[in-house]
Amino acid sequence: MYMIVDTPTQTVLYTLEQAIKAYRKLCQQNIDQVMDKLTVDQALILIVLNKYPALSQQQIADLVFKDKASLTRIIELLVQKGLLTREIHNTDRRKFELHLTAQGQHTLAQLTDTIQLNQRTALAGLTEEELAQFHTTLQKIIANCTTPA
Amino acid sequence: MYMIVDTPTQTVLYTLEQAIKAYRKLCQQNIDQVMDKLTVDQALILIVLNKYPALSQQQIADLVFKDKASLTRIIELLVQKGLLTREIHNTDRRKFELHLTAQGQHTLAQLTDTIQLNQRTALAGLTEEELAQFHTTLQKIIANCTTPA
DNA sequence: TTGATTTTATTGATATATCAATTATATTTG
DNA sequence: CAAATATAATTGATATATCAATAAAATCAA
Repeated sequence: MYMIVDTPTQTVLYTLEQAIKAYRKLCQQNIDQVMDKLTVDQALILIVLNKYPALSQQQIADLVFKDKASLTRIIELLVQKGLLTREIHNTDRRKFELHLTAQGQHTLAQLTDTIQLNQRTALAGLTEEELAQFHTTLQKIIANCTTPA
Repeated sequence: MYMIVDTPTQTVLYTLEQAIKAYRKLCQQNIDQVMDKLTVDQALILIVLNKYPALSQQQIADLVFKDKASLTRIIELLVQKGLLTREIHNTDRRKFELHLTAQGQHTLAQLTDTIQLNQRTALAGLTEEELAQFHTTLQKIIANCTTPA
């Protein structure tokens, strides 16, 4: 018999998965309302690139917890859509300089309200203390999962 | 200017994403130690099928927050690996009856320790109160994201 | 400066997520 | 019962995740 016990332990991580999926679905639904054919991940990369234009693809990947291979492909799609330009870096020809096009800036502008809406919707009714505690617990879990045991 | 403000709001959902990815990576690493070429999602479906053998694919999908299309493909791989059998349902020929093979049972048995290890590792040092509070907050977020606003 | 190593990014292969369209079977309705 | 509708699962298309292998350029070391 291979009993899988329903400990709070198990429930919590299951609920964590549920929460992130629910949040991602909400985000995509709200993006769909203002923008055609843009994914949550594409929107995220636009936001990050606008905020940190000097980062390399690897640095962006680390920042958003994605693989560098995923970044390559997401950026490719953003370039295809005309939201981003990619040019060889001035001083290091292994890298690329990524810039939002006018259309990219426009897209991002249209998304700012949506981004705020997503966050406010997801966290409605939570106090600052509750959020702080939640954040602390998340950090502990991350530390537990990443310390090279 | 398209200022993206670093509110606690934003940070929390970012950290949530980080936590689930760190946890998934830990799980995969630990599975890799005892089992060759089995993914976290495949292991999850084995666990669920063992526990709830009578569920339809759609019901399993709902239970683990996956799409029914994803379930079809994961099950296909488990059948290919010889861990699962899939036979047409007795009374409803649209459905399938899914059963762990002997090898599937054996695989699951080898994973039970790993599953417990994953959970204990991820949640080490967290008190029951902290976990309960964490769970409550997650449920609020889920409710916020899923209520048809 | 050449040769070894490291860094940055791409590519290929496979797995999963999501949505839409389709197929097959069941159920409901008139 | 026949027609309409609903349900269960598959399939196709596209996006993303992950790992391994590769290519190109930069850096380090002898």
